[in-house]
Amino acid sequence: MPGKTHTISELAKEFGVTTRTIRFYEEKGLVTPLREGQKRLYTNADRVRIKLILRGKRIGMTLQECVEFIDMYDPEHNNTEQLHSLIDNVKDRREQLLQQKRDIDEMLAGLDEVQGLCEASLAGEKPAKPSNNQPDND
Amino acid sequence: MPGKTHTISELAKEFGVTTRTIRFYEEKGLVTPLREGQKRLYTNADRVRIKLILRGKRIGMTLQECVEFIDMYDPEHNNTEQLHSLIDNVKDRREQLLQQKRDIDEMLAGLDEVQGLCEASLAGEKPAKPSNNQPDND
DNA sequence: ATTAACGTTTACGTTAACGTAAACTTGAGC
DNA sequence: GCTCAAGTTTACGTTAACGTAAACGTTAAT
Repeated sequence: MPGKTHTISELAKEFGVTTRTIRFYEEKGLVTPLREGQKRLYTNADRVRIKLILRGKRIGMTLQECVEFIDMYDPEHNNTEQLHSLIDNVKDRREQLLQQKRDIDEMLAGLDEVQGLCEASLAGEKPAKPSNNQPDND
Repeated sequence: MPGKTHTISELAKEFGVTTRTIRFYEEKGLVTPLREGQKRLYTNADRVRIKLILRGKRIGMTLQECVEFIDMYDPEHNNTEQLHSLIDNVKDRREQLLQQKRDIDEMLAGLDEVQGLCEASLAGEKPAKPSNNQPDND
């Protein structure tokens, strides 16, 4: 029933992490693989969870935050109160993600400028004024 | 010449961090405020650096990465080799930032879906199939 | 039967990024 | 002169997220 399963080293290789990392996630309750004797067997659901965890980590979420995010997807929310609470969480998260996008866009713009200056310099320019790169107010 | 300066607690308040944090950044060489006797005096340049540090942190950069990023802006790059190296760094950073944007967009889409399900549920729906929220393959 | 490649548990070590506390100084106001 | 708020240094404590090492089981191939 669990469909195709994977060994720990298969997943480690696939995701570019160590087996220690995957076991650590299990310690923390982020994944709960099946067992075949001693050996852990990972289902596709486990794979997906690990993938979501790593995605969260890439944007700076803690493991705890990753869990909270992932848990939004499954229905532990039976009553109206929980649903509203969940909606609030969704709203907060969205704000945070949008802020992060703004941050990233600013940084990308900065990189564009740096690259432009580099290329100009390589093309043999006068070092012109450092051009007030970053915002010096607010 | 340093224009208007700021005390440590002013900056701490402005950025919503503790003074400990700001002194810690100084320990690590991320800022180097002036001194008036014992007291630290922060110039606007210091403010900007702190701002950039906190921006970096919001998207999960380590302090070290923040420094490296900020350092791209000032010309320690005199020769051609350094310029090319810098351009490479810029390229790598850009790739990483773009990946982060993709991650964020995926998460935002997830949030949209969760919110939709919540609202539908509040509007009194049949719990319909959980609708295969997350990608279950690759 | 013995490597070799994988798996397991247990446990101590490490780094980053501060928190927290103690003990001291310094300038402004009463 | 005294208090009080804000500053300082020094130092130990803490949490997250693993790394690293030891000691051991299991299967497959030589």
